[in-house]
Amino acid sequence: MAKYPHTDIEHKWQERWARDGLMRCDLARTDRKFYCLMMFPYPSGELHVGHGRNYIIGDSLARFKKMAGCEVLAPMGWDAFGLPAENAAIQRDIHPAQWTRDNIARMKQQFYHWGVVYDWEREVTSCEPGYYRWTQWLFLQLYDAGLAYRKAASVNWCPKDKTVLANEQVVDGVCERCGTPIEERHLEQWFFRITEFADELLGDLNTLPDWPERVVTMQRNWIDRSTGLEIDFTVHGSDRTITCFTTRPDTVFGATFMVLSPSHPEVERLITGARREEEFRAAIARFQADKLSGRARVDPGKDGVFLDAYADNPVSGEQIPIYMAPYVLMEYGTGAIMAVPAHDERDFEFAARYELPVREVVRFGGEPGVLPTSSYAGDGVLVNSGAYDGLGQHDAFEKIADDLEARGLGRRRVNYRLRDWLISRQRYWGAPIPMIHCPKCGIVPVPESDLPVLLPHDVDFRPRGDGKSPLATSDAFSNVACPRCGGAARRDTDTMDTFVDSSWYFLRYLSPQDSTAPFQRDLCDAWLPVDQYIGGVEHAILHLLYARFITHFLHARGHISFREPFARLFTQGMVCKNGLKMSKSKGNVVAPDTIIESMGADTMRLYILFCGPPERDIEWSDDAVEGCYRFLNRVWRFYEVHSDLLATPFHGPIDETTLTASERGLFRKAHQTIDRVLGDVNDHFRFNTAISALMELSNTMGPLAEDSAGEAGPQRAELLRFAFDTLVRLLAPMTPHICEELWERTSHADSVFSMEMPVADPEFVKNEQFDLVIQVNSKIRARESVPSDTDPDTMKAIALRHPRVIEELAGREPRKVIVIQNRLVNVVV
RNA sequence: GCCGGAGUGGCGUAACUGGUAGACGCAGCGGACUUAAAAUCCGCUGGGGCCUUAACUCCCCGUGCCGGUUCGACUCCGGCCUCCGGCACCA
Repeated sequence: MAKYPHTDIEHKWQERWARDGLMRCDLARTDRKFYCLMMFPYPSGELHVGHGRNYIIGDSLARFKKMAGCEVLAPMGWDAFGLPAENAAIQRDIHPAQWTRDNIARMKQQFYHWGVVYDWEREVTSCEPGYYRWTQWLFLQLYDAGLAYRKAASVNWCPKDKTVLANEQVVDGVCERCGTPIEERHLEQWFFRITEFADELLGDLNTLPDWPERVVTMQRNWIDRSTGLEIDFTVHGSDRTITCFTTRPDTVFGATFMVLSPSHPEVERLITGARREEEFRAAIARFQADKLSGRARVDPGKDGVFLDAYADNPVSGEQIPIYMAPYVLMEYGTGAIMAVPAHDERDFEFAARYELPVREVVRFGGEPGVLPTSSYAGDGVLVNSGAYDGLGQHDAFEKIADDLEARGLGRRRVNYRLRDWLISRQRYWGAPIPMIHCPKCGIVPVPESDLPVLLPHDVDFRPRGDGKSPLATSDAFSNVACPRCGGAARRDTDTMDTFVDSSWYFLRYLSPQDSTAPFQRDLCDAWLPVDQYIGGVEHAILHLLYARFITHFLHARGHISFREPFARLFTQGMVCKNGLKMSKSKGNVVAPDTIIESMGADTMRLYILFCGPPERDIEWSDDAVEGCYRFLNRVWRFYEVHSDLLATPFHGPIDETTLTASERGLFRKAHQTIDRVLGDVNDHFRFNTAISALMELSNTMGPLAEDSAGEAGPQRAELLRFAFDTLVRLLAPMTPHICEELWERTSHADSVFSMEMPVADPEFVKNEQFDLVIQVNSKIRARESVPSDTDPDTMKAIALRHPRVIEELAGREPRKVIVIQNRLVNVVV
């Protein structure tokens, strides 16, 4: 039999949706607003079906919400700055701007052919001056608030390519491209002080119940707050102090040595002029080399050096040796630790290696014994701790902290694993940092009225040898008059990390063309937080944390009145083929165009939604795609075969009493399907089960329509029409083209998306009869069809008089009879 | 190591608040239609008792493993095993 003409149908409706502006949003209608946001893509070229999942889920949800009567805002844009454009451009010898533009055009075309529709009047492209001018504005805001600052930071440097590499480009300590071992270089870099918001960002995770648990957990671990005490130790025989951070001040009497990070400033002071200076410097070089080799974890017991110096413990008064070892990181805490080998595994390893004393100071359960654990168990009692002996761990923590604070030798502190956000990039294809370096005035921000700082087009954008941005080669760009003194000055030639671009784009969609402000407060307050954000779990930490940070910041500055940008988050699973994530580099991509040509975009959409729960990874199967195509063809054929019946005008409510038994079955099935589909999609995001419900409805319709006319009730045609309408409307958000066409062909004038979803009548969501399961001792012994809502007593009576039950009982009295309405009776003997 | 998530037929998966395990789909088998094939339609399809009378309206077993709670457990509790993901010297 012939297949339905999917190509013609899809072209027709894609054109019509574009012409009529199907997803055009009226921002004034805020009473039932629904902001449906999909993470905007990096325009990297061709999209494959793996990418498509995000947009297909989003488009279907947007259409469902539209049919639920919501005013849906579904915008799309392009995260268009970034390294791949630069690399591709270098390879192909075209300008990144051109490459990006071409890709955007191609990808837009793909969305169009998938029937994925957006309000394109709100399109946002982060590499356009009209957008990045406001990214620069954001930078100035942060600078003004003291949250953008400059500091020397180490960067990965490839001595052969003579360029700075991103962390992702360093694999096992060597340059990804040429295999040369990378070096560490110190450059002045711009940072955003995200740590200022660490507490807030952590705490507010509790206000996001509709985020996936795993994403919340990942962010929590990433920020990782710990409370403790900074304790000042004196370098013995000097007036210098070394401050250590500890979460376990209660173990201070167990500190039998101190360890400094090799980059701790005190190390330099201790070794300069020391007897073993050369040896110490050689060790530092060795640690450095190890670090750069990219090993994830250095065995704490592996390496360390005694610095021939001692520190005075301010609590016990004891003198302890000072070591330096690479297992202590400069980036966390103070870069120095008091080592308590009895209660910390790493310190224990180190002590074992260098034969340092291990002294138990917290005893659990009264039994003496070495307990190398870093956990703060909370139920131990102090021993070997002078005046603090006998105190519980928790009390000891507080008492020691109080005493040290009183003596000015300690401070309670909160530390985070989260670091400030390094946003400088020595790259061409990004938003220029709007700062000016003046020999007289120092660092001067570009006045807001001078924005945007335009990215010059005619620059040799290949990476340069000196660790500076390619923009530094352009004198026209970098030479500028100082805004403060008017003297000759130079622009900052670095560009911003692309995560800055994407940290605020969801605000811009509401006023994408506005040249007077980055966003409009009233519109943002009305439309945000985003009602549903959809994207890949790979953004669980960076993008989602940065976007939250920037939103918190804008709130703190009074620009908007909400702190959290995304009320609900959904992270869809990956699409795999042959067990691997679908990707160009693995050569296992399925091109959507081929499928669309042979079976249509609706088939592709249906398969993507049907093949499994959307949050889970799925394995692509060509065979299963055909199954979806078969289903759509069956729906189409139903229309073709019964077009005469379906042409019958629909006169409103169906009177169930005029229906035959099998007709009532279909009637109720239709109501049940409405209930299930809308519930599955709205409450659980479960398109897969929604589709199987629709398949069941279709399977029920088929046989009934085949029945000979003699058995049909007077409302047979209307019933079929009702069932078919229901099927088409519920299916429409997922397979929009075929449903629009069927809707039109069954004499409906307007688009199916101008309709509201049908409403299930609770009365008919129930079946007339149900299979009463009769159990004896919890084993099924019989079934009997009885009317729904039969009262428990009757159910019990039916069960007890059933021959099978009588046989099983063999004259015994039941000990207990359990009755569950509309389900089962269990006779226990 | 820590933190999350997941283990159900040949496969993708489903099962409401603890109540008929396997819906829906794929693959497979049998049949109808056809000169034939494809397509389509109909039926069967977890394992075993059971190709040594028959049994598809019978019985037993079965949701990673072991145990527990319960009239009843894929679902709850305790203890494991495996796989996937994130973080990984965080003091």
